[in-house]
Amino acid sequence: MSQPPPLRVRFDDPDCADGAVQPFRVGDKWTGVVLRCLEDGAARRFGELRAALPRVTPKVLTETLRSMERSGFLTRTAYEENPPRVEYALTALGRSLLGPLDTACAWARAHGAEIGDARAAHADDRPVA
Amino acid sequence: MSQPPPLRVRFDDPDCADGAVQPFRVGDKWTGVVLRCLEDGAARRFGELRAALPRVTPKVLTETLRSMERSGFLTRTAYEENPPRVEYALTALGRSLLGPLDTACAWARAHGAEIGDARAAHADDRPVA
DNA sequence: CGGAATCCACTGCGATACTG
DNA sequence: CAGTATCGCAGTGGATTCCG
Repeated sequence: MSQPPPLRVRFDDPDCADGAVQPFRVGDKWTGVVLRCLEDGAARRFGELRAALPRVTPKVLTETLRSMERSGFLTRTAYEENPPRVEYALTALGRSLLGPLDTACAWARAHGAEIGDARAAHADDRPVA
Repeated sequence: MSQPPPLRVRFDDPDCADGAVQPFRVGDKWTGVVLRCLEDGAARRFGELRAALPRVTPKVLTETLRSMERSGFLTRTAYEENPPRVEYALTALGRSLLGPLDTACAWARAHGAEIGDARAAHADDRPVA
């Protein structure tokens, strides 16, 4: 496991109705991994992303990419050729997410075992009362 | 809006089957806000948390607290009195989450408007093809 | 006071199959 | 190649009601 685990991070604000901010949510299940696939700044084709993420079905990958595009995290460029070619690349906004993502991944790597232990310890808790 | 928006952050690893790591997931909808309520290290009673989080129903608050307890983020202390009293307080592990949470919140505050703009701009996109 | 029990709606997301 | 169309389930989390 030399690769850092492909950790997922979500940023959402479910609570904005209390404040004045717009509902705000970023990060579906595969957003983080897609971000990592594109982190070097190079454009990648749909098929390359599929190959890199074999466990993501094309439907879900498309949904993820479209959602990230709508939020301004990446650009989608379709070349009108045959066979078709579509390329995805991070925007500056998308790249700005890599920092927080790394922070979260570092935390998870540092404390993941501890959490696992805690959960294991509580596994044989009888409902106390 | 002097208060920072109570941002939610999730850390999950949906992709662990690829690697050698245990499935790992942290952060349901209200975990972040509960963490913030307890960030000063003081213990708080169930009712205090309820009052601070009026939009969370008691059922969901209980679920959140139990889940955080199982993961080792906080301790639950029940005093056998009448009327009953139960106090929740962060553990060191729970406190260690505050850093990444702050990082994420800072990012969200810095770029939230940008995301909103991008989404608004894409709102009147006709499905291109 | 601090929950538990029950019911239910939504939607994320996976499987499968088909297409310009 | 780069998707779309359909289906369906399981998990989240909200509303409501009741309990020791």
